[in-house]
Amino acid sequence: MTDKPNAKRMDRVTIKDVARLAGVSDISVSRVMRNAPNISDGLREKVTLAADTLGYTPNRLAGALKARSSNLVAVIVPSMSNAVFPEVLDGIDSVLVQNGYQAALGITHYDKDRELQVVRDMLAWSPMGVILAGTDQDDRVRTLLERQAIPVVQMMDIDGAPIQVAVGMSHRKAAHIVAERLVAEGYRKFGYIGAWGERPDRSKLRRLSFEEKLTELGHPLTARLICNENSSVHIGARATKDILKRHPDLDCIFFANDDLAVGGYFHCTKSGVSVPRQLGIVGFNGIELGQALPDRLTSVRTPRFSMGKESASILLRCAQGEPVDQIYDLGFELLMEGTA
Amino acid sequence: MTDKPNAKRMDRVTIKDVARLAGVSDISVSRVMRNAPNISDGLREKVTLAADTLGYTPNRLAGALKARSSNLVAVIVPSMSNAVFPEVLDGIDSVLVQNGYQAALGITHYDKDRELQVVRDMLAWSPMGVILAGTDQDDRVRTLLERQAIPVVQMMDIDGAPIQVAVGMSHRKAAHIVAERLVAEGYRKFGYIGAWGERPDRSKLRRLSFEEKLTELGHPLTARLICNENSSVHIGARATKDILKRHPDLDCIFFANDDLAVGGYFHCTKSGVSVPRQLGIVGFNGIELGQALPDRLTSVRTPRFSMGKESASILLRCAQGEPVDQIYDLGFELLMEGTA
DNA sequence: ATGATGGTTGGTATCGTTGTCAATGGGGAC
DNA sequence: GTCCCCATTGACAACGATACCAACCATCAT
Repeated sequence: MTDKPNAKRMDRVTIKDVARLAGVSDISVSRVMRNAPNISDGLREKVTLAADTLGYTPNRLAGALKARSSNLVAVIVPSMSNAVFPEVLDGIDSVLVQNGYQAALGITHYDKDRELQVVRDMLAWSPMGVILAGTDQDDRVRTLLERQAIPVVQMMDIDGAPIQVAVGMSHRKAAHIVAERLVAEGYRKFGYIGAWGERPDRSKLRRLSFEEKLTELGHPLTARLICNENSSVHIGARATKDILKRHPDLDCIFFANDDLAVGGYFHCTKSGVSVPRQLGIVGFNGIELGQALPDRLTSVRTPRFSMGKESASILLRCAQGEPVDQIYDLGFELLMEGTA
Repeated sequence: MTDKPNAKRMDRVTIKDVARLAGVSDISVSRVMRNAPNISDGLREKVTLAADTLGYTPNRLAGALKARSSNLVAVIVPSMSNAVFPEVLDGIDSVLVQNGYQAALGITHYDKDRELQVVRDMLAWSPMGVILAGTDQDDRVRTLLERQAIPVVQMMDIDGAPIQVAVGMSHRKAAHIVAERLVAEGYRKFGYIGAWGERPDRSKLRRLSFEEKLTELGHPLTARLICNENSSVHIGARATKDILKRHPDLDCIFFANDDLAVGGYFHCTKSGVSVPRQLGIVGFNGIELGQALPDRLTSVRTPRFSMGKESASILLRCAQGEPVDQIYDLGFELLMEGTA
């Protein structure tokens, strides 16, 4: 006799207690709780009654251990400070909850080592699948995930090579279209403002693609300013001031995101720079704030909620063995509004 | 013989494999992996070597099942759309990760039934503890949590009666102080704008406390407008327009949060209402956006990151059996800036 | 009547780890 | 030298559920 002997721990109601009360076998209780097929109404009734009176809650740990798979879905994002991730998460959760799954959140803080650690920690729970942000994972993470026999969805961008499936939009294409349109609108002297040392990588990809297209169109980027601080309205304002001091002749600035762009806009209103006459301002993401500005912000609307929703849907489809494509392009929308 | 017979599933490296390779017993591997006390250096070395070469990852499901407790902490919030929760979450995660714990996220969408369901789902994983937002939980949730033998921390506000521990600030006190200060500044005709049907409940508490104090000071609230839509800059602008149409004589508006207040500010700049000369604008939360406005937004800075951080710290302290208080007041800061 | 069929239920072993107790061995006190 | 103690390691039996197989029973065709 090991553990606590016959001390009859009252603390947890198990499947056995339910089975005893209902006068059926353990396994039958298990089947009813899982909505397994081929169960008579009588049995189902007896079991649910007993379960309810005892207040039984299945122990997921035991179930998942034996079944070697849980209803957990690992969701790994780089940050919670960046507002796009909560939105994406909301989309993911909406689908998962509806299908009886649960999101387990991991935050990497843009750190590759941490990402590996987080993925490891998650896999220790035998999740049903993994959703992670970006296609720029470390090789260690890629191989680790490739070894698992579970679906893996990479969301946000589709420009890299996916491990299994990528769901998102092409940041490269978005940047190209922004460049083309701005040149078509007559802008010639372009500036670019980024922050947070260009994390995540796709913001860097956007900048590079923007520069590439501008060069191709014969109007190469005039000035570039990448701040080290995290993106914020304040930093956007400061950076705009700085870049204009060094390059007063700029006629358009493309910002890494809307927060920075709104900061740029505020700087202009405050210092008397007329937008968009003297300076065009273009953001990225199309968040609510930008569209609520006195002049609506010109930006690119990214499908954040949809990316989450679709990522989760596709993950579920994978889990059910349905065939899926390798890349899902959810597109984006260029919002030519009042600031450019 | 049941399950797959001798098919030698190669898919998972277990503690047994490590033990065999290291030439020690299973339990010793377990101890090393858990950093248990009284382990010789030789053993530790042998085991870690073997574990590394095999790429062993402990199976948390099995461990938690046997130990009847996991390194999971259930974190239950009403929403991800409201920017305060990602911030709080960040604070929580920062502490948990550092101590080897993992946050399991549940979103209730301000729905009491869903909250109960989420709590149930979480408890099925034998979490080490539970952190939830607000003190306004359903009785079903309260009794369910009281039955568990795990620490429970309620964060965000401390005005209600906590289940075990509440960490946050007094929204009642904040509202009182705002009212007192605004009256002291000379404002007399007050308006209040809320949204999202006053979810969560503490926003309602703030309004009621605000009204209470105003009445006490002899300048009862003149106008109140609670929108049904979720808070946003846009809604704030619209609501401000509406309330001013019905009550052009208002000289100060207190908003349920900064997003709404910024909307109000935009409406004023657009329609030529001078802030704060003609109209005082006061937000709540003290988010970055407000402080980056051309006129800094008058608001109340709430310790969002700290609330998360402290909640997690205190939960850990509870888990280690250390005594804790019932209420932790992290305070707030009244930011009298440019808009009132 | 007999066997086949298929829906329904039960028995047993096991998932991978850890709690409990027991065994071992070396060092210090007497 | 003997005894005791503590540090270290191991054996065994669980944790609570599910996979697999087997058994049962009624229905139906032969």
